[in-house]
Amino acid sequence: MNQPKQTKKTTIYDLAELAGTSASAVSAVLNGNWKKRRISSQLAEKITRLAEEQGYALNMQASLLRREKSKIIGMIVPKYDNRYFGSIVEAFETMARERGLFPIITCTRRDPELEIEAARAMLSYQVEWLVATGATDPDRITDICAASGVRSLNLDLPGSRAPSVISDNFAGARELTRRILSNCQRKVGRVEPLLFVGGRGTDHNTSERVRGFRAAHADMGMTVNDNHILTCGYAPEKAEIALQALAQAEGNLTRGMFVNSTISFEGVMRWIKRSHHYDGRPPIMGCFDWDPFAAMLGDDIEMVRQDVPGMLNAVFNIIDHGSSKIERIQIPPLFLGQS
Amino acid sequence: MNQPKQTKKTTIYDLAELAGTSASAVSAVLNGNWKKRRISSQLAEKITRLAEEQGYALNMQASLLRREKSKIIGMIVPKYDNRYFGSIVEAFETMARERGLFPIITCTRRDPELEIEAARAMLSYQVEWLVATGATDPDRITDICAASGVRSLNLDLPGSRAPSVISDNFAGARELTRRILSNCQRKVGRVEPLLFVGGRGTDHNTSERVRGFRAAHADMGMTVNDNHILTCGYAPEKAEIALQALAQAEGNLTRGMFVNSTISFEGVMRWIKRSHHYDGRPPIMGCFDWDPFAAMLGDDIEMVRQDVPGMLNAVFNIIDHGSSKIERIQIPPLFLGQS
DNA sequence: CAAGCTTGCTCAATCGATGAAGCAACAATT
DNA sequence: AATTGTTGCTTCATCGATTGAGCAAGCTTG
Repeated sequence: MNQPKQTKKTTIYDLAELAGTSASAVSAVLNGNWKKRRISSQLAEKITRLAEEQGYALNMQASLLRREKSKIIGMIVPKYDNRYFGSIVEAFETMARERGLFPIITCTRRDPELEIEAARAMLSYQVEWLVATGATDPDRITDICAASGVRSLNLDLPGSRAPSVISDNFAGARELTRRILSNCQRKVGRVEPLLFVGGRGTDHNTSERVRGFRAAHADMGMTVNDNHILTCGYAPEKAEIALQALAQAEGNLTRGMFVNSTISFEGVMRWIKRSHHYDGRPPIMGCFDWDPFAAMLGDDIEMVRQDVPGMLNAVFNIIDHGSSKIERIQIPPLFLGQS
Repeated sequence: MNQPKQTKKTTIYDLAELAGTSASAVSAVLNGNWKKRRISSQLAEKITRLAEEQGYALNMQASLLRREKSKIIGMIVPKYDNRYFGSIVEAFETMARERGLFPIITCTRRDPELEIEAARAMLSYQVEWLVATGATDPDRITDICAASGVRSLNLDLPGSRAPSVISDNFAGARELTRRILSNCQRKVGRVEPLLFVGGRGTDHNTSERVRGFRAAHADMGMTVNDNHILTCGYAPEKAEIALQALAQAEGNLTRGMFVNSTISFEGVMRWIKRSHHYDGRPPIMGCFDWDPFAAMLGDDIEMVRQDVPGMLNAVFNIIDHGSSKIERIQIPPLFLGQS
């Protein structure tokens, strides 16, 4: 092989010169529409061979500049520290590639400033669509995209100015709560209201889950005390602090708990271990979100699994059909256990 | 505000016309070197205001085509289903952005074909560096990059033709093994050789860890039977099957286990629960890699935490100084427990 | 044999941003 | 008055790929 270890990259002009032909012909051959452009297959073969020999790689910047569509699709995602967002990203990449789209993904660490900055960066890269996952201010992102004529879409957390695909948080939380209460009945012999831990009271998902949580209690003729709704944020430490404070204030905590995310669950479990509050009579738990190890932490910790493939099918359905109808699609979450 | 809801994007030519000036002046103002180009601050202000009003966004493709450096840095990563790779990606993004680089990351799902395809795609996007994380064939990627004059770097799994930053797998595994054996002594009252579960026997990390595993046994005057090294792959199911097979063959499994990754650990724990093999006398476990929930699964499951910040510091140290020296940098992993 | 068609290419404009070179207007210096 | 310097711009070529338009050579048809 004759691979030049050059610094300068090979362009179609270099190949044209080597092949004794024009850049135009090279371009046509390499981007596959040489039949349309009536290039002979001999020349096509020669050019293809040369391109391979020279290790030619298309300059996407130049190509995209000329073309009308970029085929780039962007996603912003808050964190990579849990299975839920991890599987969203994996599925997104796979499904984008299946459609010949190039996915670019950025993690914004729940930082509103970074979300905006990342969205702007993606617009500069000429994304055709931007999927804002779990964004703190989805409408702001929609506006920024709209100003550049780029369509956007909310995932996980809904916005009001672009289509949104989210879990059915109300129904999911209601069923999860029902299951935890039923486990309480089965294991402790009686039911009493549960504690709700984690999430931001201001975000849509959390408030819907609180609503479902209350509804499930109401279904069984119970009401939940407001100070048993600990929407203290997602971070593990915040859950720990909130539990500690409540335990101090009330002496005894409830037997059952609804935890609003695996990341909060981490803090809850840490506090339980550290405080020895539940030693000898483990709490009856449920978590909105799934993690394989968390699921193994107790005999039957109920875990709702959000339907990531279902959600991404809905996302790409919108993208495939170009619909920008501002609707909110709610995907029922999955309960893998028996009960 | 006068935001045009146009489809066509605003360019510097549009702004130039609106401002009654030239595209060149607009460009100079918007990319910040208008002082160097002696543009008056009045004009600069006017252009800045117009750009904001019109929702102007730079066309990166055009800009990059013209400039010599792309400031894009690529990373390929196998999976998003564990904390280790998740934190690598988060740290990589953060550190890249701190340096004014634009990170693009692609998940290749441990698929060798996809790794190559992804590398090629990144070259087309003119990345300046490509970090191949946990690649199955790092040298192939190095070669592809070299053919385009792009520097590359291996992370997590080493290659022979580019600088590599990896954990000190040998020392880490030796210390982890020592700790598991010491836990055995403390809890069971005697030590016996451990079982090694997970990973691919062919990959560098696994073979180094096996070496460390054997060394720790040798340190205590023990040898490990070859059929107690179950390098059955990383997937949870594979670990389950391997354990099942060994249990069937030998009747009784060892008291202690060294598990080679959290993802294999998942399979191990699943099998332990399902088979009831260890009911009543839980195994003494250690895992090369850390997961917060997995760590809570037993009284003292030893978990080695790979030093992700340390590794990425090493990566960016190479990038910052442009060194392409082919060296293998080994970062000691962290032991957070007391022992 | 002229007119028209097909084949197999080349030419040149274009996408949007960049920056070297140049130029007009005015000020300062000799 | 002539020279030199400074300020504040504009002009234009360029990056690499794409594509409509065009053109020469050969072939077909009436």
